[in-house]
Amino acid sequence: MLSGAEVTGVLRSKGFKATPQRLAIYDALSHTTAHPNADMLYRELVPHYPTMSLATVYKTLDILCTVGLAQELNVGEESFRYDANVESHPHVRCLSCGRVDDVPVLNDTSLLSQAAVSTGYEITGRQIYLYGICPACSEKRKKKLH
Amino acid sequence: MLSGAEVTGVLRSKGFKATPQRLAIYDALSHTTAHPNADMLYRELVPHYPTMSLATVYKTLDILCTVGLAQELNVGEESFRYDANVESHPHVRCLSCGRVDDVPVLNDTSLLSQAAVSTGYEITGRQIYLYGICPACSEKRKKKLH
DNA sequence: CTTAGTGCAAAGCTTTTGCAATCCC
DNA sequence: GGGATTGCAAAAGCTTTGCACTAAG
Repeated sequence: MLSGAEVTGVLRSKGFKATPQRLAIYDALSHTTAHPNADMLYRELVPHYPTMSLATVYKTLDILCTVGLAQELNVGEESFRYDANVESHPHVRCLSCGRVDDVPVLNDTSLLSQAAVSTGYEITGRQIYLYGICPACSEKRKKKLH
Repeated sequence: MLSGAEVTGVLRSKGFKATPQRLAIYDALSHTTAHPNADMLYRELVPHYPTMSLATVYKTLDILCTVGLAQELNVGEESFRYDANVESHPHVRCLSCGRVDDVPVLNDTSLLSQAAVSTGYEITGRQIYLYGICPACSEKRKKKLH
């Protein structure tokens, strides 16, 4: 999680202006673990930034991904989600409530090299998505059964 | 890849009718390695089934996934892709030409159990997407440099 | 025959774009 | 001041839905 000054520096170094909207969007994204999509971020920010527009959120998320301050997730939903943690790490989505959580790093170091050999691709990135039932939903189901 | 009779059996056993459109869509999907999206399938089928509609393709793909005859992929594009191979296997997409290929099974057996322990989720499924440059695009790039 | 399915067109969603007003630097 | 950015509204692309007609079983 970078400070406002650091984010400003990264944006400017890549030729982008550091606007209040962009800083606010990065700030919101870096302070949540909910892996929000554009609309979730918009609704969280509007109360504090009444003139914020959804289009600006989309444009900013695009820029944040471009400059390496965020990554885009595709958890199998209609919309993209975003994560300010740009390290490659697996994500897990609850098929019951839809929440998305991080999965601590797993030792999949050999994955890329194995895939490169078997497919002939130059592998440059990866995304691992797991699906299941989160502890809270699991608990709810058990209670229902009693 | 199942025969028409087998597909008919699966559909009926789950309470769905086996229409010519559904069999044709499964047949097309099971005979390609392109991991097509709904529109790609539609354009492939229309010449042979002039009355085929895109809406039917969407509805059928939904049913095929429901009855376990196909799986939906989310490779980071605007649209969903589909695969008649329902075994869990990684996919790789070329960032240059967009093609999507299968990756032969990698030994990630410990992945699910590791994730279950660290997150508390009951893990039921996984998707692994890799990104890179396919051999053909890689070759093109080299030629350009000469 | 009865009920599910097809196909068309319209609607719904997410995301992108055009453009005048505004703000950053 | 000049050029990038915002924010609105409209457009675009993928997917779903309503409904009359048709076909499967």
